[in-house]
Amino acid sequence: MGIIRKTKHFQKILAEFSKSPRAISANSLVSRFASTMNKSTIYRILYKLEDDNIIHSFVGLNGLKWYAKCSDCSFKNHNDNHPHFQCEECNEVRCIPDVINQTELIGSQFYVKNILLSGLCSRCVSV
Amino acid sequence: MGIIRKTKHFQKILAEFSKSPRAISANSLVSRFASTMNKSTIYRILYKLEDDNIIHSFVGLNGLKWYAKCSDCSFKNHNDNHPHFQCEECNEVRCIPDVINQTELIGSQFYVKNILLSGLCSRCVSV
DNA sequence: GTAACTGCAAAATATTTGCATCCTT
DNA sequence: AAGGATGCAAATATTTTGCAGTTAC
Repeated sequence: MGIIRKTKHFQKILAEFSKSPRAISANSLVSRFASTMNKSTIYRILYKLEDDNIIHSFVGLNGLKWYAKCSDCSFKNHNDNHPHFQCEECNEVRCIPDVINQTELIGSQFYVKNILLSGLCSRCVSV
Repeated sequence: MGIIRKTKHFQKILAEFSKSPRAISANSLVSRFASTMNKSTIYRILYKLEDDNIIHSFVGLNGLKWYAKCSDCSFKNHNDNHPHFQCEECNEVRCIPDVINQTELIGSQFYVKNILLSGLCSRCVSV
C-alpha cells in the first residue's frame, strides 16, 4: 500500500466527511460528483481513506456501502465500534453513541466490532 | 398478494428453514439448488415466505440478503426484532436472543426493529 | 378454468478491475 | 523518472423483471 497523494479529488471526498457527522453512502458520492469525477476514482479514494483509518465502513439495509468519520473517532487509532442507526423509510444513517455493554448483551460468546440498528427514525415514525 | 401454493419447490425451501435455526443467505440457496430450481423461483419463494411472515430478512456484512425463521418467531404474528450476529471472518450468521433494552440503549430517539451485530465468532476469534 | 408458479433470458444496480494515460513529487 | 492517480470500458455479482408456458386447486 503506497502513500496517499492529496489530490483535488481526494480533498473533495475528504471534505464531505469533515463537513458532516452523518454516514454517507458510496453510492450517493458517486451521484453527487458524477460530473466531476469518475466512479472508480471515488470508490478507490474511499478504499484508501478506510485503509488509512480516516473513515470506516458498513453495509446498510439495502446492501449499499456506507462510510462515516464519526465525532468520537481518532485519526490514528480507529477502534470505532459505535452503533449506527438506519431508518428503513428515509434510509438516513446516524451514528449512535456507544452505550451498549456488549459483554452483558450477548454473554461474551462473540467479539462484537460493529452494530447496525434499523427501524424508523423519529421523523418517519410519526408520518 | 395471492394464496401460496405448496409446490415442491416451495416445500423444499421451507424445509431448509425448518431444519436449521440459523440464518441462510438467498445466495447460498441459489447455489445449493442450482441444478433443480431456477434462481428467480428461489428469490420469489423467499419473497413470499417473508411476505407471509414465515421468515424474515436482513442484509449481512457484505451486502448479501439473509433470511431466518428463528426459534422464537410465531407463524401468525411476526414481530421479530431479535438481533443477529454475523462473523466477519467465516460469515456465519446466528440469531441472538433479544435481551437488549432498546429504549435505554438509544434514549427512545428511534423505533428499532432490527439489529445486526458483527465481529468475530468464538471459533474465529481464537484462530 | 383461472390464478399462481416456473424457467429462461435480459435488465437493473452497485462495485471492482484492467489498462492506458496523466500527474505529482 | 517512478510511482501513484485517473478515466474509461468491461467485468462481477446479486437480485429483479418480463414473458411465455406449465401446474395446482
